[in-house]
Amino acid sequence: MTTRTRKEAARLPLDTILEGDCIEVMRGLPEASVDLIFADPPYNLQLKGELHRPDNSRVDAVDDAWDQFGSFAAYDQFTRDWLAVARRLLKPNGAIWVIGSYHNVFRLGAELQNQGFWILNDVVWRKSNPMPNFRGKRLTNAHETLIWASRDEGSKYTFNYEALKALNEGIQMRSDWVLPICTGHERLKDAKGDKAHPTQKPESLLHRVLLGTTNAGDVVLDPFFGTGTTGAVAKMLGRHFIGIEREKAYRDVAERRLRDVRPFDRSALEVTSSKRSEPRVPFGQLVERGMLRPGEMLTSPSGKAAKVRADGTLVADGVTGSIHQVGAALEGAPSCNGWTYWHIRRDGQPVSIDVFRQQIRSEM
Amino acid sequence: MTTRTRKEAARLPLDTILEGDCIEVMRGLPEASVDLIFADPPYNLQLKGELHRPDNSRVDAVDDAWDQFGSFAAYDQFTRDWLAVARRLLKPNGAIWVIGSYHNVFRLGAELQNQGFWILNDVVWRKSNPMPNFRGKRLTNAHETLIWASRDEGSKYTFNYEALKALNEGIQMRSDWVLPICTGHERLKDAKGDKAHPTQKPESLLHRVLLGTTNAGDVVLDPFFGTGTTGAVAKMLGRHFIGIEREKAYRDVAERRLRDVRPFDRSALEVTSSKRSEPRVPFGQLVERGMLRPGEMLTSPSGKAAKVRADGTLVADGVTGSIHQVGAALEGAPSCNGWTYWHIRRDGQPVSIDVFRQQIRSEM
DNA sequence: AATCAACATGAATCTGCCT
DNA sequence: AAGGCAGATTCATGTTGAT
Repeated sequence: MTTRTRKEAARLPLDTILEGDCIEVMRGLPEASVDLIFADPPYNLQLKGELHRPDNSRVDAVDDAWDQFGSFAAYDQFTRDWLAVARRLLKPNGAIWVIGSYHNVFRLGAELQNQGFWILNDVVWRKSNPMPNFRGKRLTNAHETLIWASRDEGSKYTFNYEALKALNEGIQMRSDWVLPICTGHERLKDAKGDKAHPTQKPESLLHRVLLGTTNAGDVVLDPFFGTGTTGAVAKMLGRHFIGIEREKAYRDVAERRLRDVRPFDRSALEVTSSKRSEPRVPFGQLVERGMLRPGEMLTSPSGKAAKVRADGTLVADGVTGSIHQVGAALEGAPSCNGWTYWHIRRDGQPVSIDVFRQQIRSEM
Repeated sequence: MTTRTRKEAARLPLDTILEGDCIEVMRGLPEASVDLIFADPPYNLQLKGELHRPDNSRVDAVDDAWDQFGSFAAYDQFTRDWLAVARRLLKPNGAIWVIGSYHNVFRLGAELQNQGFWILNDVVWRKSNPMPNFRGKRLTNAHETLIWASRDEGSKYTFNYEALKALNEGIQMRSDWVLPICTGHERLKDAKGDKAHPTQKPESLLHRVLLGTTNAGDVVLDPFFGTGTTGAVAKMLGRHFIGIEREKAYRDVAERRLRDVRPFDRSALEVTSSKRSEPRVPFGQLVERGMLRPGEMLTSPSGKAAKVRADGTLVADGVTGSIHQVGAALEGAPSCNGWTYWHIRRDGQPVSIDVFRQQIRSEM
């Protein structure tokens, strides 16, 4: 974190719910200050009149199409506007998640691309307990679609690959997530006992999103905060949130909800990390430290051999270079991880040279 | 079927493959004469360099000229053009299916809506055996999206509700379909033994589409015919097809394929709903769903203890890993079934975590 | 003949750091 | 900014070949 970023973050209203129209509120926030945006924009408000109007099937087909386009145009304008101001708030390496159904997600996705966001995945939330299609006229609408995109094509987005893999019992996480809809105790009720918000998202969905694509301490903005699922899970996971919500009733419910959220222990938030984040050890250190002697022979599982030289390079069959280069040359491969490729005999057994690297790392 | 429709159908080149650019060919066909269109247009993938698997083998990418577009604007223009001429061919009660990935499907869906098509469902093809994400930089791209839309909002589209319900073992068909990708004997090869087409779709997918949304005798048009999966399944199911394909090599393969297809042999074959007896439940789901809280302690019958982390791993005595790995390490055993080994206190009593797994399975 | 191990491959926007 | 280089990274399924 640079000083400038820290200063900007200090001006951010962290861990609070802001009141008002999200476009106006976002205009007042400092640019390039947010790590992640999670947005569940409305899609029924603009289109409602068109989607659910009574059966006037006598309407001329051309007019009918024009009507739809007219309402889509309004929705597109709304999408363009809030996405543009949201994008301004993202750090260069920031990312966004949006969620929608077939009513609006195609327009959302197209506009993300138009504005220069770079789609990383589309994710299907497969509902384990959806509402059936009562009239039997279509397929059960059993999923919603999320889009994960970085601010720019080249952004170095956050992706906790190993954590998500651990969450999936050691198998790479896929783009289809099976999770139940929000019901039972988790579903917030209003004073009358009715559901407080029509589209409350399950915390499990946000858990996966935030664990996978943010780090502890990151700032997460939700411009359509509703009853605050994003904020609740962010708080549990040790992330900062900023919520924006227009409706007082939703804000009130969210405030109460967030007061009761307890963050998880710090130690529970440490997550399985990638090898990539471990410090680099030059192969030459193994020679310098006397773990390997110049002149010793390394062997590969495929039966190749190479001699260690005093400067930490290898030589074999006229090829000279790093452990990786010589391995790749001998295998005729585009690349090779020399650490796992090369072995040396110790006590009669071939030992991976990676063992020595681990030893050095443990002493660092 | 009215007399007029029959006459038009008579002028249609039924059950043949037409040569040429699909937009020009479609302009020459009679309007309002087709019951269903199935379209698998180019996805406009934007691949940078080569990709290798961890074993250094090269991934055979889709780098064909027909998939290259200069910009989103160029792709949108192409989409507008072919959709408009395709729409003209549809009967008033006709419908269309399009398939795509996140690269193009948002633009496809938005343009469908712009032209007045009425989206009935978006359907997720969840691949049971997708290609993994080899570099671990994103989620496994494990699905593609289909959009099913009628020509107009008021169209009386065909939907064989009971047939699909029967296909799904008596339960209403959902909007997510688990089907394997096209491999093995079904995958067509060229003279050299390489795949004849880079993106051949599985027959099971078309089986479900045509069985569910056409009637026997209907006319199905595929403007991007490729190696003719749509035609093959249409012929099997007693539907008429019209294919349009620009590339001679694909047309030749499709012609040969279609000659060998026998109608009706196959309708009972659909093996795709191979439900696993006991679906796998990752331990992480218990955490995501709030059944266990990160930071809580698990205990074993032998008195060992471990702490739950947010990514579904455990930590105990410096050991970190899955419920199985940590259990095995603490017992000094080669393996351990963590599901029966670990317990948690609930209402003063130790409860096996397997109880929560059963609960999740009962909801699946 | 049967079993098992080894190998092949699929619509993929697939690295990061230092110089 | 571009080039060089270390070194991290895979799941399900079907086919082929060896025992």
